[in-house]
Amino acid sequence: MTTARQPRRVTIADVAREAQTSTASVSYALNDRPGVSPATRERVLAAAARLGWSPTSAARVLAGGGSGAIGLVVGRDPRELAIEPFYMQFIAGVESTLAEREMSLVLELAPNADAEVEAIRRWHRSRRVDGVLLTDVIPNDPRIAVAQECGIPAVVIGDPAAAAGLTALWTDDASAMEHAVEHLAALGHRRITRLTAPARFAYTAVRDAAFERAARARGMEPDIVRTDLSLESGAAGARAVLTSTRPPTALVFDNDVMAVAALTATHELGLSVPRDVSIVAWDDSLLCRLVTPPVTALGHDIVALGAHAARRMLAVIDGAEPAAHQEATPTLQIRASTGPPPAEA
Amino acid sequence: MTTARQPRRVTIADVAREAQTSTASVSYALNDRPGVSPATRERVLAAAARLGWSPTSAARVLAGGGSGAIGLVVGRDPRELAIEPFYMQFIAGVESTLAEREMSLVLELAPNADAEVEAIRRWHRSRRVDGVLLTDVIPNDPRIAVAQECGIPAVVIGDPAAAAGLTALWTDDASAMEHAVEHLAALGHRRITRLTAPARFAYTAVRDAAFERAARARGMEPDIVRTDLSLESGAAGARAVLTSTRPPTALVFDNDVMAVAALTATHELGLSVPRDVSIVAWDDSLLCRLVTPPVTALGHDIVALGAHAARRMLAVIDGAEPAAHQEATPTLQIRASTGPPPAEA
DNA sequence: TTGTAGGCGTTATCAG
DNA sequence: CTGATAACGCCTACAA
Repeated sequence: MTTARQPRRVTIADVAREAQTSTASVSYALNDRPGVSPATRERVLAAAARLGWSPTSAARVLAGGGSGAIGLVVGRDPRELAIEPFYMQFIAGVESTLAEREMSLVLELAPNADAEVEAIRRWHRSRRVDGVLLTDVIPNDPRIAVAQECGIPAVVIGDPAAAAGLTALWTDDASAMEHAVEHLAALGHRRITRLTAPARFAYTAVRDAAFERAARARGMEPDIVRTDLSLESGAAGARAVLTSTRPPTALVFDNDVMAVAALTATHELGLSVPRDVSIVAWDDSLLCRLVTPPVTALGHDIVALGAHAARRMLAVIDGAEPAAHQEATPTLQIRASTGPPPAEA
Repeated sequence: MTTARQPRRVTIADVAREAQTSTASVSYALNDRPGVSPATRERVLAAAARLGWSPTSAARVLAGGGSGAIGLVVGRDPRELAIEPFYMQFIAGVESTLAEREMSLVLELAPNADAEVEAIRRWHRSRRVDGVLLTDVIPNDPRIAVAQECGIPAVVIGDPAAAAGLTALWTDDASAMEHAVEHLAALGHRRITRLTAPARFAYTAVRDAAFERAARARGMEPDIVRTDLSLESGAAGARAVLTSTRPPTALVFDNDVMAVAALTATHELGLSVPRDVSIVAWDDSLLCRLVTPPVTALGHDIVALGAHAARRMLAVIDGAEPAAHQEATPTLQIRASTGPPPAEA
């Protein structure tokens, strides 16, 4: 095989020559800016099309323009990430917005908090991205401090309280939790256990508080068990509480993977869902609909969330003032995994 | 809130001044190249660290270096992508390799083939990426032609026959299919239906041929049904064949989502798995282990595949000769969804 | 071994 | 409105 012929790249100088004008006019014409006569603009556009010119993003960046990319650092273990439906959906949404503007998404996985911060800092210094999306926010998140410190446009997906004044997209998790508890209470449940994400995530505290409030308001004693969101910890948590001396009649999980894993664990204990125990998941995904019985879940449109986040990101890059924007509250998708509790023993 | 102070960026000129030397020496020292005395190198490194310098990738690109990024165009609908476990796993693997070299992954979703090709062309012209990863390859894939035409380093995930001489990573789908059929035949199945990916994907033909060969070799009449890999088409396909006059006793799917969807559809028909019908999935994922009964699947490590692909990509960028590399053959994870067929009616 | 200077492709400034 | 020309930050001959 012969070495691929590498045609010299087309530059605006070539276009200028072809259009019989200067590079400055070409630049103006190509970027739709005033200062060029319609005739020249026409010639330039035609020449550019004829030559198949497209901008070298690196040169643009160097000359002070934007990089045409936004960054997302994901602070999760690769293997864990692979089974987490959230990110793929979120990314898909982000991309759908970005595609409209021919922008790209730069992704980086960081094994730990230091690496996340370092990635942001590096991106900023290297001007690889015009802004960053911050997910899985924790209170006093170092990434937020870094983003502010270096002044890079940022959008936080999470509680505005943790966003320290940056633009934030949040969902009313408290109301959503209230709905879930209300649903179970209405079915007659009196003992509900919540199996949660790690305490370090900002949303965990929000949901905890809402869960406790909702439970107490109905005369129940709230019970909370921490997990790490993994398949295994969901199943283990479910087994532990269900084999205790006074097991709950309903379990509310902080994601879908754990809820579905618990479903299987429950079956293995010889219990039936929802006859012996009801199950509610957070993050409605395909998983919840595929299993038997399908799982009642607090669903919100994560693809839309990603799309909105990207849109806000573009606005911030364009100079929009920071603000908190509320997303739609997750709604309870009631399915067969929730039903009346067993008659009291 | 005050506008974030934007400290002027640190350049190699600053480092040079700080280290009392020239920018050339700084460049050499920073890039680990010969031509600098150990003492100078030391001073430069220290100065760079002190000043918090990091390279502006744009300048590097412009000066002829690489962009430090590789690209992945995904030609799937965003919503569809969100439920497809494959990509997230693959991306996770790619990232794990890239992270070692502080490289990033640029992702772009393309709604159609033209957009895919355009993205590659644009990436090349704008020098945004040093190479591209090509998945979901089809015969005579236009992306492959474009990659060759513009000479951008590329790695094809798929059949070398379709890679037209580019570096390719392939798995022996034919052997894998043989294993699956053998497993079912050994259990006593005589009527197996294969529910496949769209015919346009290159691997569909490979698996079709292997399936037909394996079935005929055992005196069975192969039956093939096309789907679009979606949840719905998997369920619909299963319903259709199972309610036919002479239903198969085993179904072999081209992905996990369909297999699991079929499981539910089967239950809804009042049939039991594996008593009435056995189910085998391709692409073993969490899904297969979470459902009841767990699904027998042809599993391969997609995270590892991604990691290998990235490694090959880096090699190609570094000038490695194109070659085809075989990945591990998917192995059959035998679970409860496969068992002996029902006694002949 | 070191430093100087020119180029990479764009944008922006400032004379004509 | 147009056309030189200077940044932008880095790399790399080439000269000292």
